[in-house]
Amino acid sequence: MTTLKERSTGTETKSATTHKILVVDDESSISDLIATSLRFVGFDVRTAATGAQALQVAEEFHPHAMILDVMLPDQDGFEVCRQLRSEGHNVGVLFLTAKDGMEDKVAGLTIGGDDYMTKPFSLEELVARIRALLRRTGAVEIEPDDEKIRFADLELDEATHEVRRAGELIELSPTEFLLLRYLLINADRVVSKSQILDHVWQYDFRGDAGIVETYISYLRKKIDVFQPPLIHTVRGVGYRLRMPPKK
Amino acid sequence: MTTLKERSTGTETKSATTHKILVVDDESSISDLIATSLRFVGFDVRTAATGAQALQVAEEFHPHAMILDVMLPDQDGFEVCRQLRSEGHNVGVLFLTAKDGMEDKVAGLTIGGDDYMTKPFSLEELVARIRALLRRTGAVEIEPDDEKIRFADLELDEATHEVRRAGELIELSPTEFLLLRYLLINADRVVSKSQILDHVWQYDFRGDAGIVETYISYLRKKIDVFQPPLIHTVRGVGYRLRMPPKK
DNA sequence: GGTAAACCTGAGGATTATCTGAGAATACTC
DNA sequence: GAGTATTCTCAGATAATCCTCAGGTTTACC
Repeated sequence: MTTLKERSTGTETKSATTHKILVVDDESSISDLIATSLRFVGFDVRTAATGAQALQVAEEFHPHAMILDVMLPDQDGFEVCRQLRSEGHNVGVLFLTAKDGMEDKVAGLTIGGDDYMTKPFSLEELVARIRALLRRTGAVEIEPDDEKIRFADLELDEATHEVRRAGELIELSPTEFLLLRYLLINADRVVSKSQILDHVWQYDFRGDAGIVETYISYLRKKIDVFQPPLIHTVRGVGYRLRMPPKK
Repeated sequence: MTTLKERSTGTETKSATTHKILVVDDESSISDLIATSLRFVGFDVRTAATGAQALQVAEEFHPHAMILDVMLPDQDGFEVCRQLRSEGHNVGVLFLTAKDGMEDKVAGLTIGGDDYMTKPFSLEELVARIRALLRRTGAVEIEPDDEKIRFADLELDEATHEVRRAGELIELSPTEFLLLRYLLINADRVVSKSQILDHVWQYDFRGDAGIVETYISYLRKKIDVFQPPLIHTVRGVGYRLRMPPKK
């Protein structure tokens, strides 16, 4: 069981062993966004804008994992990956791809422990996948056992994507799952609607923060039909997962 | 509004290492207000009025945090932030945005530990957020995760937004919370009604100082139902949080 | 004591935040 | 390609909160 604090994406605490991640994307807005996010959750991050640059940086940085856009100005991401592997770099790769027909092609190419995501994605998901990648590729040996996050009688399993309350299985939609995960990671702290929006929703979502209210409402109907309620509103601030106030 | 001189620092004492804050806003009335306030609470402050100027100042000042208006005459705040980051400045940013349609454009800002506030804001909140920002971005190493302010048997937790007296949970509205925090930060010191108004209420509040009396009354009903009372009136001067005199 | 100023507090209307249901739009599945 | 699940918008209902006001109480000071 990992401690909640260690995984906290919302706040502080760097892991004891810092893992090195190389982010490769030619759009600097994307790579900055990713880099900032990953640094914040405690990774050591470098960025590169081209395939050639990526190879060069990897040579001296020796990353544990890479985030690699498949569309690079000079060569495609797979080629970069192939070259790295042939040079003996045994690094897990998370491919990024635009949302078009390419998806299946990418799926076929992610062999081994690699993974891929389509743009745009949510940061919550990105971090979760990077962690899973590190775990799979054995770059991290610590706490490999239990991939469950618990709070009170709530239990969320990262590996199986199962959620239980009081042992009972609860069906959640993808967004509901991510939202609950974010709340769990920040258990007991107040998270604002904009924080939630930034972490759980795709980075290009341009809608109103009101959608968070809607999803909180969905979640409540599914997990707070049990007693006691765990999702609490902190008016004017945000939401918070908490145990019934101790008397 | 009272002049800044009348306003006591209120907030400071500690801070062995002074943190450097760069304030960027083209309205000098705003940046002056902020700068003066932050200096009072012990920060080392510089200001800039444009994005270009901000980059220039940051280059030699190396701030720990920035307050950045999103609407600048030359370029927008996001761009300034992006440029700083890509130049390796790992600085937390608190964005300021007008309370209009801009809010949605601000989405994506709380990711790297950054934060944003809509104008008008209260100075109390501004300072609280800057502190939280410094804490999150690791610019301050002390006080690990104890985000609690205590006085006597009163305890205010910034992370969970919980307030307890003698261990018992007390529900406060947002304004009550801000007011109590201001009193706590200035524990044992007398704060005037205009100081309170200037720090706790939004800077454009044009109402009467009588509202402070009303809120003090609310607070008393919630926290001074316990004995002994902690909120004391200093007639003709203001209010003061204090322990009952010995004997 | 008397007076005026400062302060306290209750009442109530205005404002704002949040919740939730309904439905349109979109994405998935077989 | 029809059917289902999911996402997202919107708007009314509800309730918390904010703020004003005014009458009552305390305090300072002559």
